[in-house]
Amino acid sequence: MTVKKAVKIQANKPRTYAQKVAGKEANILSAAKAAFAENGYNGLRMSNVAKRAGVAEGTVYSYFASKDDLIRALIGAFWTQLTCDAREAIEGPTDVFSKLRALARFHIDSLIERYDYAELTITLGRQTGSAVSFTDEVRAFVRIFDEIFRSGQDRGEIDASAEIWIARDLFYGSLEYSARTLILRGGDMSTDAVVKNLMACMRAGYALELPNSRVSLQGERDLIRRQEMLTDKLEAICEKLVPAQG
Amino acid sequence: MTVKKAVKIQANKPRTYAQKVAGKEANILSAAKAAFAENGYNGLRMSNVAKRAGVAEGTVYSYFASKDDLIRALIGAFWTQLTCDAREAIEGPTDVFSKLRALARFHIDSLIERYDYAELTITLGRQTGSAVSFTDEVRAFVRIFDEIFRSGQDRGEIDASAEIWIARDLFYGSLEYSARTLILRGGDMSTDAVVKNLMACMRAGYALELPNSRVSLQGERDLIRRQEMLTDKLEAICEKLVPAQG
DNA sequence: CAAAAATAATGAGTCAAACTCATTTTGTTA
DNA sequence: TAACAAAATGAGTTTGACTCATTATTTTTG
Repeated sequence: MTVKKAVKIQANKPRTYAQKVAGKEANILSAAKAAFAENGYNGLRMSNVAKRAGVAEGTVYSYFASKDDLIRALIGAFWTQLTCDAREAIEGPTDVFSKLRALARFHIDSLIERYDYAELTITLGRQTGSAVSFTDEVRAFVRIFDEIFRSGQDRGEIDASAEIWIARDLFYGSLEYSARTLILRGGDMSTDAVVKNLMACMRAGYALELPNSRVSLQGERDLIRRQEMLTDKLEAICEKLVPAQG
Repeated sequence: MTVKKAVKIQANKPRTYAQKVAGKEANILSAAKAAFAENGYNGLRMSNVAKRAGVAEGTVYSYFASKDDLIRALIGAFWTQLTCDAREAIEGPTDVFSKLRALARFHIDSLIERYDYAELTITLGRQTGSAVSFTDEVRAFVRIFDEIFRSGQDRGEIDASAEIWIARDLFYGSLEYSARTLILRGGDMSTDAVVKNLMACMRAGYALELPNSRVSLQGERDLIRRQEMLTDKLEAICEKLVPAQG
C-alpha cells in the first residue's frame, strides 16, 4: 500500500483528512531528523523513528519506501532550508566578492554545525536507482554560487573565460574540507582565516582587477619610454645651452 | 580467538607457518579488495569475501574483527600505495609550484580512478572507537603536500605567513570535488583545466612574485614622479630659452 | 616419535534490524 | 447506516554481520 499524497479533494469539504495525512508525513520526518541527529545514519533505527512519530513501523514504510529514502527526504529538506537561509545571508552586500564572502562564511558555519548532512549527501548522492533523489535541492543551493559568479562575469568584475564548475568546486570543496578539519582538530582555529584565504585566492585568480592594473602598468611603461626620449632631447638641448650660459 | 601475527619464531625453523598465516591475511585482503571494487561497501558480503579467499567465514573474523575493520585495513593499504606512487609522480620537477602541479595532476587522476576509497575515507574516518585506524596512512599521504609547501616557504617562493592547513584543504578539497564532478558529469571535461585553474589560484594567492612586482611598480611610480618634476624644470628652462632663441 | 598443549579453521547457529503483508481500524460516500 | 476505500498495524520474514563450540593443524615436550 502506498499512501497517495494527491488525495482527491471535494470543494465543499475542507480537506481535514488530507491535512492529517500531510501532518503525519511531517511527523515522521521530524522524528527521523531527531533520531538522525542523535545517532547518525548507522545508528538510526526505523523502529525508533516509528516510536518517536507515534506510528507503527509499517506506517513509516507506507510513506518512505526504505531507510535510504527516508534519509534522502531528510537531506533534501536540509538543503532546501539551507538554500533559503543562504539567500538571506547574502542579501546585505552588493559587491560580487563580498557576496561570495558572505556565502562562504555562511556555508562553512552551516557545515560545522551539521556536517553529517554534507557527508551523507556525498555518500548517498552517488548511489543509483532510488525513488527519492535530492539532486534538485542540492542544485538549487549550488545555484546561489553560480548566480553570484555569473553576475560577476556579466558585470566584468570576474574573468568571463573562467569555467564556472571549476570555480564552484574550488569554492565548495575547500570549504567542506576546511569545515572537516575544524571539526576534527577543533578549538582555536577560526573559520575567518579559511574564508579570508579562499576569497584572496579567488580574487587573485578570477578578479579582473589584475589585468586592468597590468594595462595601467603597461601605460606607465610607455610613458616612461616617451619621457626617456624626451629627457634625451632636453638633455641635448641643455648641453648646447650650458656652454652658452656658462 | 585472535590470530597472533607476532608468532614466536625459532631460529632453526624457517618460519614456514608464519608465512602461511601472513599469506592468508593477504589473501583475505585481496579478496576483500576485489569484492569492494565490484559492489562497494554496502554491497560487500563477508560471506563472499570468505568464499573468494578460500576460507570459512569465521576465519575472516579471526583476522579482522569486523567488516568495518576489514575495509579500514583496505583503505589504509590504498593510501600507503597512493603515497608511494605520488612520491614517484612528483620526482621530476624541482620548482615548488611544478611539484604541486604534478601532485595535483596525480591526485585527481587517482581520485577519478578510485573515488570509492576517498569517499569511504571520509565516511569511516569520522567514526570513533574502532580497533583499526588508517589515520597514519592518510597523514603520510597528506605530508607530501606539506613537505612541498613548507620547502616553498623556506625557499621564499611561498608566503611564509600562509597557514598550511588552509592551503592543504584548498588543494585537496577542490581536487576531490572536481574529481566527483568529472565522475558524475563525465565526458568531455578535462582534469587539465581543473589543475591549471587550481594552480593559478594558488600561485596568485601564495606565491611571492606578486609582492615583488608591486615593489617594482612602486619604483616605476617614483621614477615617473621624479621625471615629472624634471620635466617641469626643463620646460621652465625651455620657456626662458625660447624667447632668447626666437 | 607420540602424546600433550597451543594455535588456527570451521560453519551451523544467533541476533539485530530492515522490510513485508494479511488483518484491522479509520474515514468517506451513497 | 451500509458499503467501500484508504490508512495503520505489528507479528512475521529475510538478510547479513557476527559468535562459539567443535574439529583440524601445528608446535612443544618427555
